Amino acid sequence: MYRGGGGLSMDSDPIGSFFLHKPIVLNSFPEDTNHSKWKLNCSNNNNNNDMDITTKGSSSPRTIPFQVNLSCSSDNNRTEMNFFSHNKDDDNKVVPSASASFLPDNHHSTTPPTLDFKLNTGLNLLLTTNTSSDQSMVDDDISANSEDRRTKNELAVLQAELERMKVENHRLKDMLDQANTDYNALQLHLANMMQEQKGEEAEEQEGFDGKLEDNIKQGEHGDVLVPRQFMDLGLAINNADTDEPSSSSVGRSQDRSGSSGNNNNNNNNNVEVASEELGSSKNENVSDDVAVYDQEKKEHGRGNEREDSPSGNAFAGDNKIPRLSPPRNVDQAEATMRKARVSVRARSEAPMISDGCQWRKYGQKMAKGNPCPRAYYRCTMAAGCPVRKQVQRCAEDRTVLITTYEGNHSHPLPPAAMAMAQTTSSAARMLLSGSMSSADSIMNANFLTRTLLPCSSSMATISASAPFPTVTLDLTQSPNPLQFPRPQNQLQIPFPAGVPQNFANSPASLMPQIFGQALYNQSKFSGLQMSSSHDHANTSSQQLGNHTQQPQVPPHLADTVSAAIAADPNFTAALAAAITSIIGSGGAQQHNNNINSINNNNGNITTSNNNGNGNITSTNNNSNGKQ
DNA sequence: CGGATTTGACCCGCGC
DNA sequence: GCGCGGGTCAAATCCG
Repeated sequence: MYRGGGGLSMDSDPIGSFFLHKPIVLNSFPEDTNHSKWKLNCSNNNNNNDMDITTKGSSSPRTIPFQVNLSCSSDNNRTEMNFFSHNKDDDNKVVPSASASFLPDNHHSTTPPTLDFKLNTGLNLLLTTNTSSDQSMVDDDISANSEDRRTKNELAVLQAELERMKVENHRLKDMLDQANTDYNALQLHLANMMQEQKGEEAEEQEGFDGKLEDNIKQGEHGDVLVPRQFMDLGLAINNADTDEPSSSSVGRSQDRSGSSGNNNNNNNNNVEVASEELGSSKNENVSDDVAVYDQEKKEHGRGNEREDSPSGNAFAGDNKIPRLSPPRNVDQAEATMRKARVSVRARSEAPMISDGCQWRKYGQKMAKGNPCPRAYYRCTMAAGCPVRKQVQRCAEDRTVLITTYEGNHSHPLPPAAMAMAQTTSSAARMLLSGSMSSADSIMNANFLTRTLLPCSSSMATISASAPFPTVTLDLTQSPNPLQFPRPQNQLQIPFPAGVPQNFANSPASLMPQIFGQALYNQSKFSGLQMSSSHDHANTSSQQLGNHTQQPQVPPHLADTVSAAIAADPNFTAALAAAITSIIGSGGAQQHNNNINSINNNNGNITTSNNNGNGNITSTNNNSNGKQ
């Protein structure tokens, strides 16, 4: 029992019991079992250091060491404590068996109950009742001790606050996780519903293919016939615009799985099976990823040879949807657009960056100009997902891992994968939808009004030498931008680190115009070089790996682009998440050193280095629409 | 034993 | 037509 305190003070133990050291007048005596609660009043009329509790009318205060259940409830300014039984053998000690009610008079009453537990009993024991009379009876040591105690309690206050913040943070995280879970579930549910609906409508309109085809060409039924994609990688810009021939993205591999016996994951990919049943050239608006793969298949000319044995039950499943004839006027430029790729350059010692998706390696080859082999991966998170990626180390800097994504996920993505997928999706759309439109003038005007914004450290490089349009998100950071030579045929544009999260539904949908504008403007800049040469030998591996020595775009264009991109918070949020996910991967610790803070308050990503992170390189093939 | 990986073969487009 | 390079397949192999 603590006896040295001058003012009201208490000793507490971890379980929350404490001893009061001031006289307290009880409204009822402990023996009065009819009262479940005692109302205790502080009275400082006692000069001894023992805590005294007296009943009203009692002239003999009695020292009461008692324990208090500190998990007391706090109702407004009223704090109640449950007293534990202490020692019944001592005549001098009252053994309260009921709770005591304290009526705090002021000050710390607003402290949350959880804080009351440690710091505020409602009695203002520490500070508010430390009267001069109390101080007069204590010596300096005791005062110092009290001061120290006060400091400790203040520290405890802060700790309690911190604890409360942690709890709140945890609660918010839980809420966020729950929201993500619900979101994914809803997406899945929506996809199922839409597929069912589409199946029904397809049956109803089975005899009106021709009419439907025309409608599809006009984009009137795109929302009905096109299965929802949860992550588009640049190829689902507009359903009306993606009236492209499409067949099974996995048809080539999975429809053959019956014979191969190795790939047996095409059970629920009925859409693709159905598409092949009607011929690869009769598929339309199935999904953009399917279209991508179909296009790829056509480009490689392998589908006709190897898809000669489609399963005979193309329409057996309940999700089987009769394929519709595609428009025959799909030009090669559009085909090129479907081949759009998004490459991510990141420093990582790990063989592959963790992007949240599940991948299966299906091939590895040595690419020309790079001693490091290129690995080919296929997304295995869902049967039939056509997304593929290539992983290869940069020839110049082995620590740089180049991951190139292609295709669209045909399935909901976990939150961990959402970041990268959204980033690549947005980047791909940014590249693919680069056609000049009426929005350019608007965007241009907006850009020019913001050209004074600070130039971002990031870079955008546009090239005309790639067989496929490729956007590279360069997340590596080089102290010297010219450390690695850049091809002369690439245009480098300072670019903010960020990618629109949802191009279709956000101002970031204008990003394609941004890139287009960049392409357009580059012709206006003297000293800029836009090579139209198509060096097929200079393939993606080199393009993705050598983003150096590119002519610099004048700062005003750079800032223009920067400002436009930074205008969309989703853009930066997406890339921030992507960067975070990459950093979270095994060998990307270096990014932690380079990216100190990601500030999304105003749509900008703040990095610690002005040279470098978040380069966005775009390689666009303008001359070859057939690859 | 099933899934993932490896790796040689194959196909295709393109350039010469 | 041939060679080159990219991309993919699929049997063999590895691995948990």
